[in-house]
Amino acid sequence: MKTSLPAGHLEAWRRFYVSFWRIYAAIEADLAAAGLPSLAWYDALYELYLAPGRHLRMSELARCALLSRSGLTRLVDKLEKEKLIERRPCPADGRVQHAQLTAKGVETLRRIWAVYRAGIARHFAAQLDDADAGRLREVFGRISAAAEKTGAGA
Amino acid sequence: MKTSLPAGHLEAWRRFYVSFWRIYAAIEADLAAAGLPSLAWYDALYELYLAPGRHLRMSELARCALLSRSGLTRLVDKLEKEKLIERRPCPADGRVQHAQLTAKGVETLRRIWAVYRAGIARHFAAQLDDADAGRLREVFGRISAAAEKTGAGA
DNA sequence: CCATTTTAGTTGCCTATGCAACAAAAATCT
DNA sequence: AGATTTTTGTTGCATAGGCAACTAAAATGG
Repeated sequence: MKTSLPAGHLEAWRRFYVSFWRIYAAIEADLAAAGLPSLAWYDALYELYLAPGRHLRMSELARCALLSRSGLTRLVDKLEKEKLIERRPCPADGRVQHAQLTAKGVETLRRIWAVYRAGIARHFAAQLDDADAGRLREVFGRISAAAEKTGAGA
Repeated sequence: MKTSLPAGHLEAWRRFYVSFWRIYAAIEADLAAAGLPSLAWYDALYELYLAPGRHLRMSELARCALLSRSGLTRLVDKLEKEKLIERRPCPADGRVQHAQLTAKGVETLRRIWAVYRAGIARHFAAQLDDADAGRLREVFGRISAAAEKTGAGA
């Protein structure tokens, strides 16, 4: 395990950290200005959208959406109240609840995505050429894979 | 203003986003495990540490520490209760309060930094060679400068 | 110089989210 | 099978942080 931290790497971290928060705040502001739900809702809806049958168990969804299980329970409560998803008990396992994306959920996902996409383009992608993007994919692919092994986050 | 979003750029965003949250969660977990305050406290103390005279006005600190003014007021309340900083009214402007870092604040900053530094090294820098770090500095320097202009975040 | 507007910081109220404790169901062990 | 342990989701309580309304002080303008 490498523990040294050269100055150049540290500076890379500072800029990465600041950039993230700025972009994140800008995109959240875009969504709020458009009267749309936050990225947390998007992340959850999107993971369901990707899942086979458009449903996942609560704990799977928590893991994908980078939330604690209790945090996910609360988020699902709100999504369900808005009829963007439905809770469905699992016939095979009485402990398990499935979150099932609804048609309205898909519709909302699309509306969020229109704004989110524009935000990514404007606040992030606009500063990158193709080579930059390729290198970021490569580097962050490595980092997120390593973080997953470490058990960090999701 | 570029509004297109090629698939490669989008994938770069996804990995960037996921990596950030995973590293962030891992470092916060390291700090909590060591019984230390969160990164938000570190960020505020560090900005004061960098400032000439180790003090800043509240609104400056809010901007640097990526917080709203009200959020900063609350954070400063806690830091002051722990005697890591002091509030000092500005003699030249009765509206202004300065947050002044104390010796205990510097000491705490150092203790947080020991763990934070190790976290950056382990969860982020360990995956990067020098060329990667250089490219990330360059790219995120560009991005955070652009985000600053857009008024995004701080 | 007083009235208005602007600025700086604080406070009330709200939402988001985590941890620890819990309940229910399943898995495991004997 | 019955008892214990593990897993899954939910809930109580706590903290963090934002927005809008507020107060005090300074700047502006008549």
